[in-house]
Amino acid sequence: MSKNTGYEEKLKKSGLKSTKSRKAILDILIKSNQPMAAEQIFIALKEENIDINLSTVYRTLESLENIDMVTKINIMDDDRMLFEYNMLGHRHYLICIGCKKILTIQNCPLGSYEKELENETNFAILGHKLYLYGYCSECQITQTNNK
Amino acid sequence: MSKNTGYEEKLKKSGLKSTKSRKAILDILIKSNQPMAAEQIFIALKEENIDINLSTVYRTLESLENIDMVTKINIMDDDRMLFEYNMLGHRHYLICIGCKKILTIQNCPLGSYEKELENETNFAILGHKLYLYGYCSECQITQTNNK
DNA sequence: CTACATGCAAACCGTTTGCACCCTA
DNA sequence: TAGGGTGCAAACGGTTTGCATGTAG
Repeated sequence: MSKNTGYEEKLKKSGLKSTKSRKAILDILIKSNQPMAAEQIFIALKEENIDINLSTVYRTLESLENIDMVTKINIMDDDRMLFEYNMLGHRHYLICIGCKKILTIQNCPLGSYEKELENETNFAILGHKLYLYGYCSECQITQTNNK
Repeated sequence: MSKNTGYEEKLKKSGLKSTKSRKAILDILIKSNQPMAAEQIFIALKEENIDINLSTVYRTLESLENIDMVTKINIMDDDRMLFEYNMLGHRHYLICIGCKKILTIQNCPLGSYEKELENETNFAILGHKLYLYGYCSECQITQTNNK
């Protein structure tokens, strides 16, 4: 008897059945408030004693991506995809190179720039991704100590 | 007797031997002026009748990445890494969703924004990645025709 | 009751690695 | 000629898929 957070509706509206797996995975993603790898989600589920097969996690994430409830990204330029709950559609990331923490940034500095670029290039620009990299305050300290 | 484009020097300076493979791969990357997947490079080499093993391509790209002559990125959020010749250090991309063409953008609209964000977040920001997505002029036409 | 969802195991595919041979410096 | 570079084939790891079974609507 989990509290209805509203996404069951959205699932149904999109023609997806509202199953235990889907609700559990959405819960994890929303709670974490961070992009997560499929396996991280899998582990987080296990920690709550929810047993869902890894391939089901992948399939679920794919379904949720298809109905725009989840977005798949590759932030670190490695071979692991990350998945995040698609709350607001538009967001940017500030990533700590040290501890890998990911901050979400809501305000977007690129409003007028897209227009400019459209004129220059004749592209019809639909969106963009912006990732910023650096060291968070804690990791700046650690870094200093190690040197 | 290939013309010396100057990168042989840089190889040596970095302690890497100047081999046929490394020169050929750098040539391809520079010529293409686009981020390329390892296999694309492999194919491009083959088309010039240069036979280099795929794993050598990967190893070469890794070596070149280590000395900052090449950068590895994931633009399309898929499972293929792309590699590009690291000409200027700082650049952004405008990617056509239709034909997958990638334009490189030199000027960066994020100068002051990073400072702002540093103050807000206490991060020490080292850099960022900006990818813009849309349809190029040709693909806008195609799209219209297909609808 | 039926179509969609899931578990399981095997396949897949881009990438990496161990080892023997090759070639640059 | 020594030590890094390369080819080859096998391993690796994240992700996908085929098939039989389970379950939401």
